Amino acid sequence: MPKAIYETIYKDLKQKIETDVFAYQELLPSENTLIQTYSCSRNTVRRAVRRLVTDGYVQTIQGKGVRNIYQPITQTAFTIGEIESFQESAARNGHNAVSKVLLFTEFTVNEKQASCTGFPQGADIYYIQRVHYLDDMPLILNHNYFLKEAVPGLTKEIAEKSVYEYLEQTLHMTIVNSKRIMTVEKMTQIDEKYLEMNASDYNCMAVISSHTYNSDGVMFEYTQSRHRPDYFRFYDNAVRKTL
Amino acid sequence: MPKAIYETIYKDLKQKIETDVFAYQELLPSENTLIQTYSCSRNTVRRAVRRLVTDGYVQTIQGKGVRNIYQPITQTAFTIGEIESFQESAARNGHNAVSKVLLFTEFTVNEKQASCTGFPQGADIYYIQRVHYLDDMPLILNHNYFLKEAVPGLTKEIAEKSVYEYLEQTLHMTIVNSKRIMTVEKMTQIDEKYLEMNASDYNCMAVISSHTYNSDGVMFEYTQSRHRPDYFRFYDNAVRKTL
DNA sequence: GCCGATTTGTCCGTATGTATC
DNA sequence: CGATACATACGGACAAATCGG
Repeated sequence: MPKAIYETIYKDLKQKIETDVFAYQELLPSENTLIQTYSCSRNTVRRAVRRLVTDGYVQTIQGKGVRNIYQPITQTAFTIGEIESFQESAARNGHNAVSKVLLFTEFTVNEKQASCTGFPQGADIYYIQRVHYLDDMPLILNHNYFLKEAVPGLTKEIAEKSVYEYLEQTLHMTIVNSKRIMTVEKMTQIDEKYLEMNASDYNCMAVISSHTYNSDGVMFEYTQSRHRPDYFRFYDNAVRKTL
Repeated sequence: MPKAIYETIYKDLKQKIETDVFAYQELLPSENTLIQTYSCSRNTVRRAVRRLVTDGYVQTIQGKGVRNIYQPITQTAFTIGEIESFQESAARNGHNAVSKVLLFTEFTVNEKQASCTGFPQGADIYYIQRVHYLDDMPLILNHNYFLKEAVPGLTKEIAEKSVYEYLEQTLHMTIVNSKRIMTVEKMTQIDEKYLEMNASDYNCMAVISSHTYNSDGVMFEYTQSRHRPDYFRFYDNAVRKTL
């Protein structure tokens, strides 16, 4: 699959920023210069720069230039922030990820579950409980609900590895969109047990609830991820919208 | 200040989606149609649609069209998610916001504070502690650190109202960028006291630490916002990056 | 399975506006 | 004021995906 031009430019600039080819607070080469170095149109370099802005790597200043505001993250911790699976995220950070399936079952959505998960009443669902370990430490307790119709043939064996790999590689599904809500909730006995926590210490969890859509516009997944509070970090970059 | 064309198109489409002019899961008019209705170029409508995608309002599907995937948020709670002040956010949700200043002081950054806040050592700083009330309920305890050099003339009176209004209206500063990290931390006695909580109930807080940059590329603010866990909600929409 | 029409994705070139220096 | 830089907008070309006949 040949990559798009703007994407190679984006990656090249990103890599140069990360490796200090451009210093912090320094201005990047101007658009006109970039047009020449990459032999492409202005729109294409602007598109690459736009992604660096949303990544929080640079800021553009009309009349001046594009300033590098990237600073590497010092504390190494488990990071979430984009659409990527636990396995992907762990591999990216050079850690060893293991998932253990606690429960693998199916059911039909009733009225109460419909309002809670967002699935239509009567839909057939796979329900999976999993614990995700990072370097032998239990970090996340996941409650996954997959729409059976959209994710046929899901098994416990697949859940042990990576559901998303199955979705993308085998079912050729494209994940597009994920609406997430983050809250803080009381720790339950289940949390305590499987994450090996003690509620007399922290008695809360960081909870991320997400509704995920595929390219058919189907909301095929609802997941509640319950994170150990002491290892939880969520990075975000907010930009004044001028995209 | 005359608005940009793509922005008026964006707002018009957004409003039409919110008011059910386009039904959930329905396809919006094609780009060619939108070009005619708004009498503009293709790039301009594409730019408007791009923002709707990042907002999680629609998803684009090559060869098919643009699908409405907007569903209104049912639970009414305090929402954070973009760069906006507490006052703005409250007003947007139709609530009454009040801020109370607990502490207003100045100091010079020492080595330890430098690594914690990200300000350079020796910088002069305003340090403000505030409690934000929403409809008479204390929700957020804020620790604000403002770079004195970039925010001259800040007073306790301004902090009682809205610092951001002062920055934008009086100092004509433009806020561009805010890098945020969300964590869950133990509740302190200060939290307990000023947010009228009881640590025997929830003993944790949702904490958002943010580094905010202005259009001069200066990191002029470091803030730690400590949120009551029972009223905390953070909305986010993650998109497979093809912007 | 193929073909053509439709629709979004990528890319180019150009012109004009606006902010900075 | 002029030169430089990014912001907005236009128009056109071709690629890639979808869908109906």
